[in-house]
Amino acid sequence: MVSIDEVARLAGVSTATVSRALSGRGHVSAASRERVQVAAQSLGYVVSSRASSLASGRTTNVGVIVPFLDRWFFSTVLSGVSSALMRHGYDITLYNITADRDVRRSVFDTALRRQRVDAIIAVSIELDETETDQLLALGLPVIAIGGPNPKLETLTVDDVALAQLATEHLLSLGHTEIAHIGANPEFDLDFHIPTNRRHGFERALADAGITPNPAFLEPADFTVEGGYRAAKQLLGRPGVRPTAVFAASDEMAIGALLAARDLGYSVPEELSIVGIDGHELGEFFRLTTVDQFPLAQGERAAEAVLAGLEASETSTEDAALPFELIVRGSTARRAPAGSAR
Amino acid sequence: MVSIDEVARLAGVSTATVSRALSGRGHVSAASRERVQVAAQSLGYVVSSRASSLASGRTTNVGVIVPFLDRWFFSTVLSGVSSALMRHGYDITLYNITADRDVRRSVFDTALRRQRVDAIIAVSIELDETETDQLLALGLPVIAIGGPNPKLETLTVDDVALAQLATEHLLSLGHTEIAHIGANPEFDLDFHIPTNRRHGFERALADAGITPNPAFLEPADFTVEGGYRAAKQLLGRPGVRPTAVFAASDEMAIGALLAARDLGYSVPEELSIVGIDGHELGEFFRLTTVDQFPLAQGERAAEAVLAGLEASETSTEDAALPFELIVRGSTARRAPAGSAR
DNA sequence: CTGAAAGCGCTAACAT
DNA sequence: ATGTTAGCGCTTTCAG
Repeated sequence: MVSIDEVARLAGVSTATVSRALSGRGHVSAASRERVQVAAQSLGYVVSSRASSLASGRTTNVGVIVPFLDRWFFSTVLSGVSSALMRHGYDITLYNITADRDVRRSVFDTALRRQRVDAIIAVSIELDETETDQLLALGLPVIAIGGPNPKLETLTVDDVALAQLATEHLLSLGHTEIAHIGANPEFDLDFHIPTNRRHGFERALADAGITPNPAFLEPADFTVEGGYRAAKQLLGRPGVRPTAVFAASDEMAIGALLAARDLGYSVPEELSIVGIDGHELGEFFRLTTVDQFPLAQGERAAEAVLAGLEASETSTEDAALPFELIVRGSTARRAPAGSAR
Repeated sequence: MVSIDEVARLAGVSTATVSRALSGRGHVSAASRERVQVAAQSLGYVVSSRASSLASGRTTNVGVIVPFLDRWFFSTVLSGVSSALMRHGYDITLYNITADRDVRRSVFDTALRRQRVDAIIAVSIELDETETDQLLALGLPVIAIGGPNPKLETLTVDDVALAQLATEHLLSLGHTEIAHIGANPEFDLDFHIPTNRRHGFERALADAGITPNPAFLEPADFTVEGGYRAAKQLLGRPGVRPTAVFAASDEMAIGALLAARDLGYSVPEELSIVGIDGHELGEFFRLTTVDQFPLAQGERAAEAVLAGLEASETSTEDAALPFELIVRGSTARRAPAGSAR
């Protein structure tokens, strides 16, 4: 590996000038800068992050903590984080918190404390008091996606509002018998997202003067299969059948779609289905959904940490993330009473 | 941040001994080791990777290059890599090669040369001559998943054999009119996987003495939607209809499954469908497939680089990855001639 | 088995 | 604007 001395020699300047010219810190004459750049280029010199970070305290690297790598939402957010960070010349090191408690602890106790990163982005992780403090003790800019965590700067989407919007869409189409797939009280990890979405659902109903039917509340685990099973339950039971389904995630909505099909109910004629998230398969399934733009969430989090790094301000307020109702083909006006099977 | 000196002072030894005790390199008396560990523990000391890597040349960090973060196969492989690496105390930094040529170039020209990693895992990336040489010039262990790349140590699954096995399964069920969804000559990135899978398909047919019907070859882009469209074409055209479909990926197979359903063909009674990959949704869709265990591929690649790091051998040969036919509900014996619609 | 001390390659005062 | 120089916090000879 070619070192800074060689560049200095070739450019006919001191190593300090090379450092300044290449990093943009401190003043260097245009002429020197030019010669340094040419020299560096011709030698193929790249600053060693080892040496540079030891001397300067900066690593040009951001740590990203995620609970899952292989789930659509998380990998999409990560993709957004990565593209924004790379665009700014930053590298990203990945801390995958798994269900394994030991792994999780070792990330907070050891990995994150190795001084490998300048800042941290935590994606939809429910941090306990200790973990939050450990993060803060690092003395680095930390920004969390999905929260809120009162101690951390957070970018969070208003899950209650999201669910409310989706439900209002159904209500506006004349539906009153609306089922809810999601909310499993025993399964409420990840920031109470399931619960918040149920609250939004219930609020919309309440605003419309509708009392939720307990039989229309079917818990599921946020997977396609879970949505499928839940929908089969809802549609298969004798008695009043819902005319619309609110699924707390697109994956479950897709499952519900397939279940309806398998049972012989046509969507949206006999059953309207709305999801949440903006899943990549939503368009294929013509699924009406409330998109929360996960890719953009990742990019935005990246921009936020970079801002906190470049500027020395404490700046960015906790921000609410945008969302949008995307009406596709899985929802329609409630069929007139007579035409129901 | 507490430094090595404080640990040394508390343990009553020199910093050299602390370093030796904590890293396991060089001899330290059991007594000293014990006292150092206690001291380090009580102070919450973690070795600074900045200083350590500058002094030792080791980073305890592995770089992973991936072409996509948000596609099932890649995020699953990455998940495997990550869990194996973390288990061994390594961190992982991510280099996401996108379609953007500039980003791609900057990864090879700059990011990878910052001396941030001890080894590199390249996941299903088609590297040109220059890029391969740049990787090699790093002087680090490099292992590629999906290849083969003659210059790199490679873990690769035999795509021809994979496709052949899937096709033979169909043949063994009595099918002779077998369509192929995949292979798009103009789209043959990512290691000619599409082409190899078509070769395997054709070889199986040839071995069975069957001449492939050109009308049964439908190109698609490896997505659910692509598979859906392709299947609609195949099934919708007047004339001879295939009784079975070989899809070169599970995503396309799922698309084909949905297309058949939408057209009113029942699977597997009227149409058998087999995919490749072992997609997580395969079980839900009861899809017969040839699993290539991507999670295990990632873990294995991680173990391989670690082996190359711990031992100083050049060791590991290029290895063929395992695969397995998983027969589920989307394939069945060809229906007797009379019963076809 | 242990300590002293010389770097690792760069950055950041401090001079000039 | 530029050079000199003292570290950054470890690891690793080299002695003992």
